[in-house]
Amino acid sequence: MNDPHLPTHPMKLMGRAMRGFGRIADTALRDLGFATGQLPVLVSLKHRQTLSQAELARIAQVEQPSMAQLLNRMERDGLVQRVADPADKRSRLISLTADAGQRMPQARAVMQSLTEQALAGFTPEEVAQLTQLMGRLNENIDRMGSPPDMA
Amino acid sequence: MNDPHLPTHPMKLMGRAMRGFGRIADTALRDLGFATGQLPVLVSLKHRQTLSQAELARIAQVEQPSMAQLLNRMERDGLVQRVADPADKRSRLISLTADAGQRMPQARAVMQSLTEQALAGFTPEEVAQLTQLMGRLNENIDRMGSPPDMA
DNA sequence: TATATTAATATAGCCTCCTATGTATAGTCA
DNA sequence: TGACTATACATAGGAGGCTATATTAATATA
Repeated sequence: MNDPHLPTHPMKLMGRAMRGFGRIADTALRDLGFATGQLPVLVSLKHRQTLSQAELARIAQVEQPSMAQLLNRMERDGLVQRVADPADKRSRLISLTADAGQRMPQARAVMQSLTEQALAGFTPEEVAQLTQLMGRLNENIDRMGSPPDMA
Repeated sequence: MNDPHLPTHPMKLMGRAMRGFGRIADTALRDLGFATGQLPVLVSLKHRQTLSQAELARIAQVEQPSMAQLLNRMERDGLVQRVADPADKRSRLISLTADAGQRMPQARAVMQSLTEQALAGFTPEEVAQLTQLMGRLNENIDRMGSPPDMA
């Protein structure tokens, strides 16, 4: 609308930030036996005890097949277990293994610390500002993605 | 420091935005025969005519193997061609095919439009604000990633 | 109740990134 | 010049995402 060139557009900066932060976070978490993408699952299960794959996908905001594969890897690595849901034969309930539940808090602390480092020098107002702008960006993107149903 | 919970931390919002925007952009570009990740390459080659793989990796800010594979796919799809560099037998010079060069501007226009839609409702000041905050975030992340060399 | 939907997973096939290695060619320097 | 180091790529292997399709079980409906 106003700036035809967008010299260093936000989207590109975001991509770079995500890759860089992800790389650092994964390196740090690897020593604890975890990975970045697993955190939403770990945290959710820590609170809710047991959840279905579909619910986890919704919480982590990824598609169902992405969550299925993530859980496959986590199960393979002994982080979660799946037990048949007595109430629904299609579904299996996911839960943390005791081991993962115990080591999880450390991962959370690491992520907390890394996030703080990434936001070093930001005033609380700036963090709020960033969060607010990102929220609006996401709203726009969600709108763009959903059908332009003009009923 | 101040907010121990980080209810909806910026990093998570960013990841979601990137995935959402990427999905939409890839869908739009697919009809034109392109993909999101190819744009930095396309744009760079449109300007500079010919570049090495290493240079393209630097520009796109991805690792060398990532660029190698991207170029493999692009070559496979007839978007670029690699010719031996007479001055350096290790290297091959990458250039756009005529076809890709011609269709490229449309892709650029599509991305421009999608970016504007994603930033709909943002005042120029807010866009600048976002860009500035993202820039600082990237600086922090870069610092975190590089060796903590305390000479 | 028999049938048509919807929901929960599973699988296959691709893209994009990364790390770790291997190989060949350039450059440097003793 | 011969030996080292640095550079440019290629390849292997894996994480994570996505779309498109099965498959099976639960629901809703005629």
